[in-house]
Amino acid sequence: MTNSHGLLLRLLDGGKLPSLTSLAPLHALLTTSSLIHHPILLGKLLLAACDRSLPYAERLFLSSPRPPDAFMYNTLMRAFSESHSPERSFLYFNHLLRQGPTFPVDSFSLAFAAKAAANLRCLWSGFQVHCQAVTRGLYAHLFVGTTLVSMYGECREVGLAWKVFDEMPIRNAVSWNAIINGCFRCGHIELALGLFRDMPSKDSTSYNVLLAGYMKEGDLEQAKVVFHEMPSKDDVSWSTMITGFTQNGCFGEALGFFRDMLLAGARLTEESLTGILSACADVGNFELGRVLHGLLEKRGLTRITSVNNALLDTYSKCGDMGMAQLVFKRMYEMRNLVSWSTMIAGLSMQGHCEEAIKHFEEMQKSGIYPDGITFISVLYACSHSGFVKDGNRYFSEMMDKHGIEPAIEHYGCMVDLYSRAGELNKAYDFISRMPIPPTSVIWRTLLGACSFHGDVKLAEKVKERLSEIDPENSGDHVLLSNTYAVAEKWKDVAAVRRSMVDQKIKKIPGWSMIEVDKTMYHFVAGENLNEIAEEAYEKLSEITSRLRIEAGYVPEVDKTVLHDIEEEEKEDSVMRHSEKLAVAFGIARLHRGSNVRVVKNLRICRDCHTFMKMVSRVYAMEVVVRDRSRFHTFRQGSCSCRDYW
DNA sequence: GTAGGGTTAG
Repeated sequence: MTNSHGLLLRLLDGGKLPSLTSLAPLHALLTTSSLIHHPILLGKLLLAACDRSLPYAERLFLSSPRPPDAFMYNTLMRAFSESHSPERSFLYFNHLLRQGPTFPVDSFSLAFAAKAAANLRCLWSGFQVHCQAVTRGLYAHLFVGTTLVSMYGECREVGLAWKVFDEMPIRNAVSWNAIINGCFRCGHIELALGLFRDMPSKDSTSYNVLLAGYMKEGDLEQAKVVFHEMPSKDDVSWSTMITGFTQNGCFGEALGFFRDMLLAGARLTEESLTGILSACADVGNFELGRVLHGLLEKRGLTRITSVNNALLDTYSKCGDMGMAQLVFKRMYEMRNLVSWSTMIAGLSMQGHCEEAIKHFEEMQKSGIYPDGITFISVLYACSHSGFVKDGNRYFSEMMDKHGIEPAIEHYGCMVDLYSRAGELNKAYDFISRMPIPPTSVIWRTLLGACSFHGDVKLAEKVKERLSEIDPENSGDHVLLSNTYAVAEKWKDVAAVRRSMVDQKIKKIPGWSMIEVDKTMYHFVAGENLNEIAEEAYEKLSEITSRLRIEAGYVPEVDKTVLHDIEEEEKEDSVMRHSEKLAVAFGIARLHRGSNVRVVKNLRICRDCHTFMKMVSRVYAMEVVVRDRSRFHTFRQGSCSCRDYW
């Protein structure tokens, strides 16, 4: 090999080329010097291009100065199998097969094609690869076999995974890990545990597979035991724990493990960061989210799509759409379907429904097609802004244009769409015609609307359905009782309350949370007094007086409160709502100029909504309340939901 | 000159 070859190979092999900008001159140099015809240099150039820009790599492949060899096919297939469009691997796999029987289809091609099928979760493509492996006599190849086991596991075909594994003449720890993981994914826990016990040699991945298996099962205790007892922990062990706790809704434990990870000197990876950010999004922990944002900027993790997406979601679930927009803007061409869907969901929850739909249209123009999850947000946007016609159109388009089978959540959105618009009978008909059995959530949505509109007759009918499916749910009794209250049928209200007492069904207590100086304060209506609650009550009464004078505030007596107590007491009951206490506490303790952010477990009530609007005007501050269903941003006397919620 | 298994976002 000549000197210039050696130099160029070293350049290409270095892997230190920071970007495409330094690859293009190299490409130009190879072309002008005709060295581009050298198969190894060309192959290396393609490999380097795959790591930087897949479109560039694909153009290079298609305009290749010499017919692509097996190496080039394999390189491109590998890159696509791990990309956002693994199906393109098959485009080139099929090219490869059409080259004729003498053209080499080797173990690499088969492994990459199997990997693409695994990532697509496409069993039929997987079968094709499996057949090719048999035809080409590479069925017994260790790497091909292992990838096939893993592919069948991903496709939830544990029987086939086992068949391949069982017939492998040689196995190693990697193949054992693949079959154990497949068993866990398919819910064969005992089998997985037995295999783990019996496997001849375990490496750290084996333990990580076990950790993830326990986490998926929700067996957090066993996961912790394994974690503490495993011989050595790596980055994946830590991120498995963090995301495991997050996915099981245990924010505190996730945060604890995240801290321990940093203290133990383990590397901060995109996976652990994504996991902990997602935990912040779940609980609405804005301050920690901001700290993590700072951390990821400092560590240069801003170029990773999943991290940015988790950050987007954190800002949007903490009510800071401004920051979410900023992050989204910076993402440019990194944006994928999840980024767009997160923005659409965030905007919908904030009540910026037109904006959400604009994003939806823009996403499609940029060549990204929606999936079922995107449509949940789009339908949500329509229902929360009263766009019944648009909602109907998108629902049809989802099925006809995009071929997406509606899931229960989509039916839920449609019921919500009709219900909010007051078309209760339409909603009932829609439920009756659903091709899948309606769940309690579906009926509850309609019952909520009945209560809002005081439709007693329909409410009784719906409650009957609910009693069949989910008789213990306290919320349903409350909703029925509220319906009677709105219709002023006090005897029926009392009867429902009595039956709740008889059946020992308790109301879910409402709570609200607010963060002040890095501490989360928790308020529950009517809970025993402590110092914090006293401080909140004191401030609340001061705020209420000011609102009465400056804004003409009169507590709107909640019709849902029992009718037989005195008017004054009813007022008192409304004045104890946890979100008011949290906001009052925030005003008392937060620095001037900061906004108040509250997270509540139930839906905000009408009186609290009016109260917050007035606070935002009289105190000239922004108040953000994230309730069970959406965000309310109160600014200068009005709310982002435009009173439609 | 390329590989296989484990953790990540809506």
